[in-house]
Amino acid sequence: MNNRQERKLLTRQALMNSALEWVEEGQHFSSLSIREVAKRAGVVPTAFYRHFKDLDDLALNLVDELSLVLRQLMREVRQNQVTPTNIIRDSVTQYCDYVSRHKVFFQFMSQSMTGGTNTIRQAIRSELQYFAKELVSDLQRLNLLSNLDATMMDVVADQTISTVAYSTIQLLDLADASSQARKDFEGKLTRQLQIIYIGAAAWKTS
Amino acid sequence: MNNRQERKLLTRQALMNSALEWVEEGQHFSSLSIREVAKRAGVVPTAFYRHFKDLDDLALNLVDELSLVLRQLMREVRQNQVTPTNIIRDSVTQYCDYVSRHKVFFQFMSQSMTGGTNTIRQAIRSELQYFAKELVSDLQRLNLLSNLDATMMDVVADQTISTVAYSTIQLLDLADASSQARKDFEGKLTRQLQIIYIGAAAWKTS
DNA sequence: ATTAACTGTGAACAAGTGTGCACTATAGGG
DNA sequence: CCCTATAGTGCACACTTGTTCACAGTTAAT
Repeated sequence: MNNRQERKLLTRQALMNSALEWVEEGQHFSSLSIREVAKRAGVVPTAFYRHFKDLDDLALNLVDELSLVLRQLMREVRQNQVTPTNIIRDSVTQYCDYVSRHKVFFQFMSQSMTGGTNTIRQAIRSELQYFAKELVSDLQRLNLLSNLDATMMDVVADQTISTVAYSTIQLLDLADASSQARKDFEGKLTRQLQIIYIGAAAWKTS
Repeated sequence: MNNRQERKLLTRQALMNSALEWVEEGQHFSSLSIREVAKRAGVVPTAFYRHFKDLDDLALNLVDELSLVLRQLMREVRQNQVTPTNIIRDSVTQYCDYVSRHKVFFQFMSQSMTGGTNTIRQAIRSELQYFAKELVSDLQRLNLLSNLDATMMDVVADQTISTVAYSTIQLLDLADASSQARKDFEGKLTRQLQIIYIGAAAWKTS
């Protein structure tokens, strides 16, 4: 047989995938049971304990995996960005594509952001804060919004995340709708972000 | 004894309150059971069916109650608003106070907005859309943002709701924190809304 | 080759779950 | 005063749930 650790990682992944599957079917993570997740992974309930302490533990590991997905998203969007012309519209398009391609991750994230345990909410929030920090450094790199001081930059970054996060909730309920609705959605989000950056550029610290 | 219908309404309210209690304790609505909610209401499990078809039905009725709470919030904020000076800052303060006073309602709403059934998400979304519409008519009444056309007004209203909704999630995890954190939070939200309206005022339809 | 470590098994338990059914008590109309 | 509609009861059933325990098979180190 294969390496032992590999085998272990395999059923571990099977367990985590089964949990995501549950969410993908429209169920809430908090209504998932150990027995159910074990059954879906094709393993006996007690085997679950060889990998996770409880379902909260599994959820935290899902957040870690999610973190990788988000980082890959950032990398992708940054790579395809050559010129700052239409940077917002292009980023929005790429973001929406990425969400549709990794729908279940964003479902899990938006679910757990408001409905998870304290620990999980904390974990996701710190993930989004990391995202915001990266956004600030991007803005500085591109010499944008140099009229703002540090705290105001954080405010704008947080606002960007907030707009995108809220929109994502709508997008997730729309992902298999007509492409016209998708286009309208992208247009709306683009304009909202543009408003933010117009407003931020006109900001005078007073 | 009292009127019969009154008695019925009483246990009905007890059931709904028990569900909110569950949410207030940090649990997710989807992990609530009929037996549990009946026990908390001091009633036998089967009595539940005299009032609701299932828990989804109860949740929908909670959303209806929620709608009243939101309408009262609007009324309150509008009444205390005499002059448009500092209108944003004042509204934010009042909003935050109102959320703390009705914490569990907003917990339930933010939970169910991302984690409820399709039907429930729909119900909450239409509730928020009503909110956005009211906001638009307020802006028109005050002759603000007259440079924007109808669809752009909707975009700005949606963005306002989105910023407030996302902030509420943070506020709910903060409500029993030091008043300094609360003040910082209110400052942040105020500035974010100001950015939106500065940006919207500078918008040129092109 | 032997042994120790470890992943997964299967049975078992007590507790919790949704829901059907026959019932009791009583409020309110006739 | 009687009678019916009905809010709430109590019991029953077949499941599902978390978690424990002793066990089996396999891998990796000795």
